[in-house]
Amino acid sequence: MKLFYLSHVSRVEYYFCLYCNLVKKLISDLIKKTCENFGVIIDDQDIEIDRPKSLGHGDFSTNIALKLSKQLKQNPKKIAIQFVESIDSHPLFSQLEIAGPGFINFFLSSEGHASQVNEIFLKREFYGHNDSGSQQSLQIEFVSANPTGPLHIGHGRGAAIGDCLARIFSANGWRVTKEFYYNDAGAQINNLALSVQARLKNISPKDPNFPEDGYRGDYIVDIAKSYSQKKSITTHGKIYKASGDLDDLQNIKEFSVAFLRMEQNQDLANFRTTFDVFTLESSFYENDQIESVVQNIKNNNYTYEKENALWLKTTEFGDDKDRVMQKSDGSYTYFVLDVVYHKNKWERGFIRVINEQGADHHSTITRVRAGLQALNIGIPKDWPEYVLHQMVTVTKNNEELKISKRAGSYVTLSDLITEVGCDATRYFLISRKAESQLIFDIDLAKSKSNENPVYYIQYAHARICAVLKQANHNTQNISIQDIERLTTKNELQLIKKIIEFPDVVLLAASEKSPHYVATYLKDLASDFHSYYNESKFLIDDSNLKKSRIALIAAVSIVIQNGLSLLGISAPEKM
RNA sequence: GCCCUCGUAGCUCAGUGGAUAGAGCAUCCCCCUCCUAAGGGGAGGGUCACAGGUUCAACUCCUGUCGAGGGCGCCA
Repeated sequence: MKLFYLSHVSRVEYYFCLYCNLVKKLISDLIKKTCENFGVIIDDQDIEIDRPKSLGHGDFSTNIALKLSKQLKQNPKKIAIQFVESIDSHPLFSQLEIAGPGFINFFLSSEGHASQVNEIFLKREFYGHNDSGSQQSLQIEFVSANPTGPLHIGHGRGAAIGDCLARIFSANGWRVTKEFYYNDAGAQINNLALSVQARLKNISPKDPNFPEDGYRGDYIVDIAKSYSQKKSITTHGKIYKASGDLDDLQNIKEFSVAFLRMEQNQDLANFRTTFDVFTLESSFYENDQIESVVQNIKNNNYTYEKENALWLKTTEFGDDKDRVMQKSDGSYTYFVLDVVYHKNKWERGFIRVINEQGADHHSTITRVRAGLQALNIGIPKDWPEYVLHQMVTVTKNNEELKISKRAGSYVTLSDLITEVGCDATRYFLISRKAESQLIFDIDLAKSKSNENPVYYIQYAHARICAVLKQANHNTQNISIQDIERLTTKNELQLIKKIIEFPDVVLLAASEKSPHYVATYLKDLASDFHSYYNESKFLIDDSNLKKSRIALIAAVSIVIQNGLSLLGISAPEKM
């Protein structure tokens, strides 16, 4: 592989910097050195290097002079002047500028721009990736829907966010395991079996004999039909055969769960979401695992007995009241299972665990962490981490659709994928930050699907592909001379934008927020469309043509990589 | 009552303590003899809920108030 690297940087250093931005490191070093000249020692963490929003403020900026002004008891502008004067001219920068209250703005030279853009051609599908995770183990658990009904739009939001996070953390050098946890034990599964049995016996949901807490959706009828037809279901490597026997509740239960798990997996696969590990709640009932966890906590003196029940002193770990672990009837409360499960995750060696859940699970966080702390086995206080997404409200004909599984009125993920499409649904569900409640307008998504921003991004990519095809290009790099020919505002803006991409990948991981990628791509597409309307590419001036083709070829790589982080396709034609 | 999240343009939403607060939709006006008009350019539209505080600097952090949603079980 041909390596492009900066003339004044060694190859070793280049590799070292694969995970961080070379120019940022350079600026950081320059600042540090200058600080030392002033007799100020500064930590790397305290050096902030930003990407200014506006083109007029350069490619990088630092607020160091503003931060030091108090300590040095000097006007920030004066400090900035001293900084700029003491930084030697460098081939990567064309100019340093002091702006506003005392920002120092760095403008890359043509050489600087060429080196940054060439990273794109060098790394191709890996451009933007970094190794900040050092290949450590990270697990992300998401969706984890109960096998009691089809997945709805809320699960879709969890699936989209979780899957995108997994892709983003992989790109940041983490070894990611995607996991799905099934609550396949407990009352809700019995309810499912009873509901299917009732349908098998032709008891309608309106009938008073229908189970009170039963599931009333039409999908129960489908399960009953398959069961009575004695069908077999193969899922997760096992075959589940329906006996057709109306009174064999155990068989009905197993078949129904298998049926729904298979259906959920199909929906998720259609949503381009797959999992590495499926864990069943029922597996923790084996081998006295629960008892042993409870005993450990008891031994650590974090429990007491009151009113015939065993309580965990969760208040010692920040809860507002203590919680029951073992009920007076001897059975365990639900969060104990969660503690057992998370102890299991810890023992599997995950340095980090991220649980992506609906915000209604908020209250479990304190209890699970408290239970893990009470085990006293060295688990960090803030482990596991959580990403909680707020509810999705669905509107149709300007009316809110209530999502109620029991009542059976329902917007399924499957419906959405069919009506809106996988790409658009994924984009819509991750384009807003998880903490925002969001409104999914079915009519808008269906009838005006062309107005969905995802098409705007994909269209930019398709347009580039069309030009590249006609140009019959084979762009492998961009030269300094190429860069020097790109002088319009739109061209400079595009260059600035594409070389920011690695920062966006880092940010999306550190904030656990895929929507940064979505927002970035929309902005990048916008910059491209402006450029496309302003400039022509298939032109007679072969040098200029080469420059422009190289630029948009780089843009297309960045769009592909960005969409790939979101699990969205980058079609070459639209 | 307690806990969590949110409150930014008519609507849906972005905005990493930083420079003139942005986008899409909606309204109005322009732009295809030309590489994909699913596009571009422009206009109008803002008390960043409100009040204090911290800071060189606050939409952003802290406190309080108001409003919206969710959660607070010996349910799972």
